[in-house]
Amino acid sequence: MEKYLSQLNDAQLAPTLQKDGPMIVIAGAGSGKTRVLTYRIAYLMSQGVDAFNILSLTFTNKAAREMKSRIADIVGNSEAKNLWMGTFHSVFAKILRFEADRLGYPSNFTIYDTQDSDRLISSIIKEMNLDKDVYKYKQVRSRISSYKNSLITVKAYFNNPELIEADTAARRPRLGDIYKNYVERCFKAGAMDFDDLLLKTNELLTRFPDVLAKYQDRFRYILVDEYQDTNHSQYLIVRALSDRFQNICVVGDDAQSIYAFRGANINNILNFQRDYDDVKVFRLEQNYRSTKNIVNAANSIIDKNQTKLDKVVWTANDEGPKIKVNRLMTDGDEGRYVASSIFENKMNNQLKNKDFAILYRTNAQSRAMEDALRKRGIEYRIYGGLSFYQRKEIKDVLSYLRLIINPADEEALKRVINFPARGIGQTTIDRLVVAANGYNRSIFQVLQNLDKVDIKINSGTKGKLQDFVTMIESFQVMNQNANAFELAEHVTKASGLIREFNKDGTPEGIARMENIEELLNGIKDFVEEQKELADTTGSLTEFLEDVALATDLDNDTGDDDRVALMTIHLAKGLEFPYVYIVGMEEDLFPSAMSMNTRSELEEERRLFYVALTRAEKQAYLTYTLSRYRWGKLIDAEPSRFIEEIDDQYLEVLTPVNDPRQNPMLNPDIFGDVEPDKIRFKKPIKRKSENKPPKFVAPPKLKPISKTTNDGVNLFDGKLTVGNIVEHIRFGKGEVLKIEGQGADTKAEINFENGGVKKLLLRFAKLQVLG
DNA sequence: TGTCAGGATCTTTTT
DNA sequence: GATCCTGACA
Repeated sequence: MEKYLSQLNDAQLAPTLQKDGPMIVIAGAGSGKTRVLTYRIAYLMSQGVDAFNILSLTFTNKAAREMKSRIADIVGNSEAKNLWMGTFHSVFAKILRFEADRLGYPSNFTIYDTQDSDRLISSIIKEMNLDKDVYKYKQVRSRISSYKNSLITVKAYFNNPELIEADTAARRPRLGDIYKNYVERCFKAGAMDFDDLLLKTNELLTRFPDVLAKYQDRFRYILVDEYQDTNHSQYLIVRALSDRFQNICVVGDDAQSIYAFRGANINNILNFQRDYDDVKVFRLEQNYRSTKNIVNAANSIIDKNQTKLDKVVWTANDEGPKIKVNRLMTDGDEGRYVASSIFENKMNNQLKNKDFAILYRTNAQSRAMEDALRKRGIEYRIYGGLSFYQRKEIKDVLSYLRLIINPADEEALKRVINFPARGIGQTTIDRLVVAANGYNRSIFQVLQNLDKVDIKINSGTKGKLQDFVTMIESFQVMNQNANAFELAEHVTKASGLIREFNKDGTPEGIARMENIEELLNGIKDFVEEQKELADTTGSLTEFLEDVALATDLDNDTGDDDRVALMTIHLAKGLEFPYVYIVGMEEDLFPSAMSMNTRSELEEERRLFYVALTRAEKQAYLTYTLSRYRWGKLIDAEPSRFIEEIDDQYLEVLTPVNDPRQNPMLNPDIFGDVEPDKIRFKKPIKRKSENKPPKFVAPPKLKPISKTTNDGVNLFDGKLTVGNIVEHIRFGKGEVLKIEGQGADTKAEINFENGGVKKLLLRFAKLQVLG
């Protein structure tokens, strides 16, 4: 143990050796907090604390696994195996399965993912005959989610006039009823959504003092990583469990709190010292990860936030190169630039693909990056986005498996009852849902008792329904003996799924088949892995739980040499030598939806802080002048966050006056435009004459936004400016008016009937006049 | 009841 | 550009 402890500096050593009592470690980015957590657990064990009595809550299951294996290196595998480690969701899902009967749930309850919740909410809205334009399922889902995360149950909701009033004022007076129906339907389906895993844990701990006492006694030492991202529900669980022994250690960084949108409450970390008596406070402020340039640049950003704890992150590392800022014309150019920059860096510095990460604000941005990397022959891996387990064909297979385990699972049933097509139509399904609600039984129970139930279904359809039930029941019988892999393989064949995806022979169908095969292989691996671990049974239930709570990151072995592509949110906790942060544009980052309040903007700023502090050696920032969004090309402006970085840490690469870099200025296209005449949106502050201007706003070309709904009296055409093509439409009899100063930018409008109109544009405002 | 074309809407971010 | 929904028609 001493050998390991000697690897820590004094600041890290102090919290590591703090054995008892409440404590908080405020850990700056890259300050080695994972190391502290790991060694602290190992230290506890070396001091005689039983692994069974330690609960460690991490942000990803992957982090938990890695930490566990490092602890195993120190204290030995057999000891480390008994540690409880994982995300809030996965740890408490296990506990909930064990205690399910207390809450009236089956122990094999299904975990609904977001898509399942959305579908259920949509159908409830429909069943209640509500206007789906007023009650948008996504908004309803997010309301319900935030209620649950704040522990506002249906009962609490109806006891709270303020909430009802708020929803009524938002013209959604039936929201509470939807909530009530949703909860009832989930319960009846034996299903919990993500928020339930926390909410029901709270219910379990408050309603049953003996259960609380049991787990309090079990988890005598509790550690929580990324505490700044815990929500109220998680907060209460931690408080309840740690109440008896008060051996609670939380680690976090308020500057990296980026999950307010899912209920994370930054006050949990800001107020920790008020929640417990005699809290020991430790600070880790030395950054071991990044260069001085990166650390200082990041500090200069976070300084702009008002809400924060006092903390100064510093580093003894090298100065390092400046952060490179580059402007590109389009998102396509941005991808090509990043790909070729990675290529060059690899060549010049003998680097591997996995030394690079490309980070973005939204998943949709991955596409342009992918295309460019593929063309360059650079191997990459995308994390997040539509995960493997959310693909249609995978969810289809999983739905059959879910139904075998839990036939009450309504969403799984609705998904597969007519896929592959068996002649069971929507009308029939609707009637089944009505009957099930009427009898207060699950749909599957109704199906099993079709002849006893009062339901209008013709005999042909009844036969088809019987066949379906018989098939599922035969799977259930098989499940008693076969292992998960054998069962899954049989199900894909017997259900007709394989036939369905094989039949067209399209590339799409083939890809789906391959995915199904990959899933089957995954199940096979799972079964074999579980055989080796004695502490699990390797059941289908466990596999489905893993799948429901798995993230892409969890499946990453780290062996592949690939460039990592992911959202900044996913990158939290990770580090890469070279980091490209792309799409540094207003309305994208910061997101257009996050600029209404100061706190939202501050969260975006923390997000940028997180992004930048992922980089060890070199960070790149790129932005474009226009990019495709919603399939349309739209104008972009550089993000305010670039401006917020202190100039001295930046190197602006964009050669403003180089026509090759800026086709807007290319004389071949536009004749003899003098680059110097380009106007800037804001006056440029020049520190010295030979320093290039920091940002250049593009000539503003507002797309024509008028769209008519009748769709008849429209001209359809393309507007070309440089290599930007804007698809435009305007009505007959309407005149396209162009306003602008300067007359040296040219544009063309090409009409579909072959006509071409050449225009001169400069800072032009385009308007359609009636 | 199945299928397909056309339309509306969507994009923050995740367990 | 993708996905989900609707309505017309086989």
